[in-house]
Amino acid sequence: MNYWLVKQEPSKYSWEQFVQDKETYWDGVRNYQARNNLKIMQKGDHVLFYHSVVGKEVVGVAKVTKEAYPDPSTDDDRWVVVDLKPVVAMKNTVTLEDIKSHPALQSIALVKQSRLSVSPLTKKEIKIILDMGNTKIKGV
DNA sequence: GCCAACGTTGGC
DNA sequence: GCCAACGTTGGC
Repeated sequence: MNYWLVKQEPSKYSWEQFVQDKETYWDGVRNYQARNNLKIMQKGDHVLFYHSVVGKEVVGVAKVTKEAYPDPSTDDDRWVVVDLKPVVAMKNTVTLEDIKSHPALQSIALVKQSRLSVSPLTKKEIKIILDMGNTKIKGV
């Protein structure tokens, strides 16, 4: 079981929209490193949903419901998507500032590599973020 | 809105 | 294969 963090600008696709949709395929990834992360996601993996640019905070938790398959939004076969569905909204959102101020979260990609849109988290890291958000999910 | 950081492209 | 030029992302 792995843990991830995905980023999206709420003006493009917000958590609220995601919840309304009930399920979505995570398309538009055009970066090899992010793509490679998508490819190793497994069904049932938990994924934090982060709002970039506007808000700059972790807003909810999603779950992988379908592993990587070719991106239906392009003919280019280099790119893949996964299916995600919302699990729970964060009770308290966790801002970038909160994350940056926590000593154990200094090395996560969100901080060090702010442009990477799909990045891995360790169990310890996701636990800290969930704790800060006063949110609990099964198995973490 | 600016700009630094990063990835990609293309000329050589 | 190097590297300058360019485009994009995202924090500020």
